[in-house]
Amino acid sequence: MFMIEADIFRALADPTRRAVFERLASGEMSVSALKARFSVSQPAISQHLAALKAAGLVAERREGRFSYYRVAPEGLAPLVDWIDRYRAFWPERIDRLKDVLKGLEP
Amino acid sequence: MFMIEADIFRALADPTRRAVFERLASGEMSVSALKARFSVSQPAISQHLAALKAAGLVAERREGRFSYYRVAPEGLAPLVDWIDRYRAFWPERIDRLKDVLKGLEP
DNA sequence: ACATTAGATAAGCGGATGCTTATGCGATTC
DNA sequence: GAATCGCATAAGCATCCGCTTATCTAATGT
Repeated sequence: MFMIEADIFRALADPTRRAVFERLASGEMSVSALKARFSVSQPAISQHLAALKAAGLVAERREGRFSYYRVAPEGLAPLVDWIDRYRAFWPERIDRLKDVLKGLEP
Repeated sequence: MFMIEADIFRALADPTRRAVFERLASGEMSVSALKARFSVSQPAISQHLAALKAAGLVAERREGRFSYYRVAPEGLAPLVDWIDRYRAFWPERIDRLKDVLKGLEP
């Protein structure tokens, strides 16, 4: 199960697709609701969603003829893991992140 | 200087280029030394390095006719920032990372 | 001075990719 | 049950991308 991060990097490399993901972060959304936010066709949206879903970055929920998509944040875990492998290289950076995290439980 | 993460995502999306970056993480390397590790031509390596450099992920040091490349880990900061924007969505995940970080100072 | 070596750049090619329009399919609505 | 709606899929197309070979520059070696 190596190279899972490959699909994630590829999925997030496209600006529109990344924007779709970011949009979903603000809340679950139907395809048509998403389409209204972007200047691409509905099939384009569906294709981006399929790519994000295949990468494990979004999840789908069908309700009648509607499909609601939401971010699957755990799909970003391999990305975090990948970056984590290089944390030894930028100590001051990880310190800043550490501070942020520790702020969650003062 | 918006959309910096765009270049980073794109740079890391290609498997070979990501492998080059990972290889450099093990230490500074000349182009020819890198080339010996991969089954692509020298121009391909140079092109990957140029892309990584443009994304701020590697740095170059010229010495005579040699060019030594090394990872520029601070170049990953925008990526960390980007992911950080979504940490609220996967609390159990951030907890795990938090544990890792706290393990650094037990 | 000439040849060689390290690396970057140019040009071109084939395959991948993101978009479009057209169509198919199931669920609603009338 | 016919029309419509929401969405997915198919097919085609233009562009992008990563690769190659060829060439160029600069530095070193003989």
